[in-house]
Amino acid sequence: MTDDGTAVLGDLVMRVARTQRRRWREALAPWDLSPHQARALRVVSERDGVRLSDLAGALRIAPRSATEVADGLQGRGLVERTADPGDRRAVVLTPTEAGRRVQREVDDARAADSHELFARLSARDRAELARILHTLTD
Amino acid sequence: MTDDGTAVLGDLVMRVARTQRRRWREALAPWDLSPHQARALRVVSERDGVRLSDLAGALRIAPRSATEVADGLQGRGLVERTADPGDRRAVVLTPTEAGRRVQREVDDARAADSHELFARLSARDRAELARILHTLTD
DNA sequence: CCACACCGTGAGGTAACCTCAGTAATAGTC
DNA sequence: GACTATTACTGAGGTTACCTCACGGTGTGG
Repeated sequence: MTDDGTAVLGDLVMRVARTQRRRWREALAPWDLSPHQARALRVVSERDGVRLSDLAGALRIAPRSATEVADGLQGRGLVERTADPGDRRAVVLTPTEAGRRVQREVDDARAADSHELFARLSARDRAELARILHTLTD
Repeated sequence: MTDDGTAVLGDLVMRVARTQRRRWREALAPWDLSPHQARALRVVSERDGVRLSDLAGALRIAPRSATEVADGLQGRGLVERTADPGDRRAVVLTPTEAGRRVQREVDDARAADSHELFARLSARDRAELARILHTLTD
């Protein structure tokens, strides 16, 4: 097992990710949302109406767990449960007006935070980083 | 809020980190260790004897939670609790022979996995990535 | 028209955290 | 040396975010 530095690379990625996650959680505090709920709200807002099972798929969690995330968002008045007109078994999650607003605010906050975090990189390095990470995730 | 691509960058980092975490968890399966336990074992082995409170600090968890991680490793026979000769309040965690062996194996597996993950990058890109991530975490 | 698959959810479980209170031991003050 | 304050671990009990299993209501292919 010769040391080619890939282990260090892995550590670095994890470390940056950890920093990012921590910062995001803090940035989210004003809205009292967990990262997970924010992610769910994002999905609901983006698609403007998602079936619970599709939400589960998008978040890569079990359908049963999507119910709980939906409960949380509904409890905060950010989404509504409505019956799917095409399939009466299904429940469709729709963003409320408040949900849409919060989603926009959170999105802006996240963008601002990312901007701040990556500000110490030159534009050139940011492009390089994006390119390299991209080849890693195709 | 002009789009300078930093939000996408953040997403990319998180995505790579997620992939890595998933792979690591899978790589760890043969030893029936959680990522967290593996991390703790690593700390214990590296420093060859850690006080519980120091372990908590290293893992960034509450002291009480370090007790639980220690329980888990001790239950698997990977570490031992011994009294600190210098401070009889303290408990020192020491790797057992099995613990040392498992630590080495896990470390190798992790290195192999990192190697595999980053193999699709050229040596040049790996160096670039390391450099860029480094400026992000100094 | 009916066996079968699929939708969301109640019940109940697990893992990994947490806080708080208690016990034992050390450290600082007089 | 005696007292108080602080620190080290841990038992008790709570939270969060997952999970599986089972169930009742609903669509669907043969």
